[in-house]
Amino acid sequence: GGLMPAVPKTSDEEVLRAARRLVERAGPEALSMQAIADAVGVRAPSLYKRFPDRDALLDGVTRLALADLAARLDEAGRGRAPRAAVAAMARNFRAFALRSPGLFALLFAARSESAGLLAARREAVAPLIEAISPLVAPEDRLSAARLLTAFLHGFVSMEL
Amino acid sequence: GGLMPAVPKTSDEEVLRAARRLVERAGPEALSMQAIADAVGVRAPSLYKRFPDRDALLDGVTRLALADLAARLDEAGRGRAPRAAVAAMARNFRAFALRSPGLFALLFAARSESAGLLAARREAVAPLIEAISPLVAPEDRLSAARLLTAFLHGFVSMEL
DNA sequence: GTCTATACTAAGATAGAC
DNA sequence: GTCTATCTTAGTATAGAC
Repeated sequence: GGLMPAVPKTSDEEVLRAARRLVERAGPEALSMQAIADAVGVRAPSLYKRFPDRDALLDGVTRLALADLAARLDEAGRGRAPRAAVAAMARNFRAFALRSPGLFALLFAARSESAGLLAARREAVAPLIEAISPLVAPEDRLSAARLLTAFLHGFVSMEL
Repeated sequence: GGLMPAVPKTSDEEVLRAARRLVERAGPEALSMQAIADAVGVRAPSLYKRFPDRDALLDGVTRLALADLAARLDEAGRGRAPRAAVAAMARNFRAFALRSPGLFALLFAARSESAGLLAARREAVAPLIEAISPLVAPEDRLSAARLLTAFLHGFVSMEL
């Protein structure tokens, strides 16, 4: 027996992309194993051969979202003077949230996070801290970044 | 038959209070018929004799929360000059959110709302609009109130 | 007004065949 | 690697007895 090759119907990447698309559009609650399975064309139990549980998928999507946001912020700041860089980052942050409200919700949802995720989170905000640095006193950098994030978060939340 | 009086074990008010307490502490998702029933000492199906469905209970809790917030804002503004009134309202808003994070989440959750709820929502914000009025041009009142709310919402969200 | 019993749905997850 | 089959839990909701 065993002559039939085990041909994959999907891939880890495709599963993750499908998961991301679900969260993107309908929020973290919409991420069910069944919905993902339907999207990639397999049965729900098959997903457990690729990811240990639902939380692992949620973590994976969070990582994708953080990397995406970080890239956008970084790009927005590139080659701009500090004030203009901060303004451009704010615009991009807003654009990101409006385009992907579900990812936005995921990033700001209170969840217990692994150390790796926390590091990714810090990395995503690094461009903003860097742009803010020349604008405020060294001891105010962190609170300035927090204040700006808070304002942006609130502003965008009301828009959504 | 039917000589036994149907003695109520609970009341609409107690059920609503229990529902509020659940949302207050653990957010809207924590509002289950079972949890409420446990809290007031009846079986879950009995609740449907008092409220048509879960949504009605969620609406009821929203009403309670709005009335509560409105009273606090109104009281904070009473007898204060405009700027001080706005500052006091901001402090009270923050205190409300920190004390009852679940209610805060419920108030700012995107839910389809009845006309009555929308009116209650407008009424809750009225004190803030009134306090802001002397401070900005008439045509900027609404956007000023929105901006302040957005900022407060974002700021408090980051604190939670 | 409360109860028991039940139907239904959805979801997360595992076992074992192929 | 995917499948079927199954378990478990949890939740909303209804029917009908008392």
